[in-house]
Amino acid sequence: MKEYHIDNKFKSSWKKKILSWYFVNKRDLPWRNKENQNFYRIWISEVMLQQTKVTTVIPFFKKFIKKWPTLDDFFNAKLEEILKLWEGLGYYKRAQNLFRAKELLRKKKINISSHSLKKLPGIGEYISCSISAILKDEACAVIDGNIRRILSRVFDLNMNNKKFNSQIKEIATQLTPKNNNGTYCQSLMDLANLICRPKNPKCIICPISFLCKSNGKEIKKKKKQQIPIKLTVAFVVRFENYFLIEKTKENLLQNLFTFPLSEFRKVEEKDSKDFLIKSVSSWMNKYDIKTTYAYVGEVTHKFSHFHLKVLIVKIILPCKLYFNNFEWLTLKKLNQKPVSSMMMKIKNKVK
DNA sequence: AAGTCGGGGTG
DNA sequence: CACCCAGACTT
Repeated sequence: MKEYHIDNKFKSSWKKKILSWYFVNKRDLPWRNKENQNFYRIWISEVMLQQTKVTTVIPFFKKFIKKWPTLDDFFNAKLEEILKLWEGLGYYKRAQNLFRAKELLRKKKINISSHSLKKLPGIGEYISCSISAILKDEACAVIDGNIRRILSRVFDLNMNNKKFNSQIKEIATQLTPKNNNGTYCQSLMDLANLICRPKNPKCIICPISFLCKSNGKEIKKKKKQQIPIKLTVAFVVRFENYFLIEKTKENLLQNLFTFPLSEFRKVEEKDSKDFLIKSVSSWMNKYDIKTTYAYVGEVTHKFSHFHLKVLIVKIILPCKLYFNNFEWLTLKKLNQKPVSSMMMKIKNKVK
């Protein structure tokens, strides 16, 4: 049972206006060079662009393509090299999924279709359709945050409605053109970025404003939940020129290198000093460290679902104790390892 | 359906 | 400060 039926007149007007707008206003992006637009480059760009702004991605994309110009080159990449290039970009699972996916592709080629691509790790509903549309003009409904925003404005949809996702899917499917879907979906991306922006949309110069039900009206958002603030202690343990470093095993920042951290915990502001003292003494007891420590300062870091306040403690050891699961690295060696932005902040604070 | 995964730019 | 970004994956 269709809730929406979009007539042919709307469809043809919609497509015509959007494509002609794109012809004039399209952005010049590094992964859009027609002459070398291929699966590999589109794939890397789409993965990098996940939850990440175009302006952030561009330098990372260029660096990536310079290091591994083709898929064949990328086949030789090590996970740690990919993570090193990825450092600072965030959502590091993406780098690991790229690694897993290219290992699969190295063994077995797959054809480019939304159905096949979805089997690769890190490629889901959106990216599989996007790649297949751009490279093969497959007429699949490409739906991302941009397109979702445009359609919810044009059809005045309520994001809090339980049926929101199915409504979007239905509308997007009907609007997907049989031909030129690749150009069409990229047009929508640019329109969303340049005109139909999240805040202050430029409805005055929008080519499809005459088709839009909610001219510039604010989109109703789900009510935000409080983001918790957690506390941890970072242990900068030094012996001569060596620092005690571990490789993260948690899901968060997995496989990146870090100073040892205490458990993350929600702590009232007034209890933070208490938390520091207890965490430090318990950690030093665990590893049987008898020396004194110095409080260096703190850095704060934002993750998507909580904020972290890192209390930094410096410990200088008179001899190289053995620690399970840790390794001793000079600063020079450490700089060659992949680390998170949080780790960079801590490093800079210690210097 | 909700939670987990980064981090920086913007209003 | 809050909000957002070319989402995927797990539970």
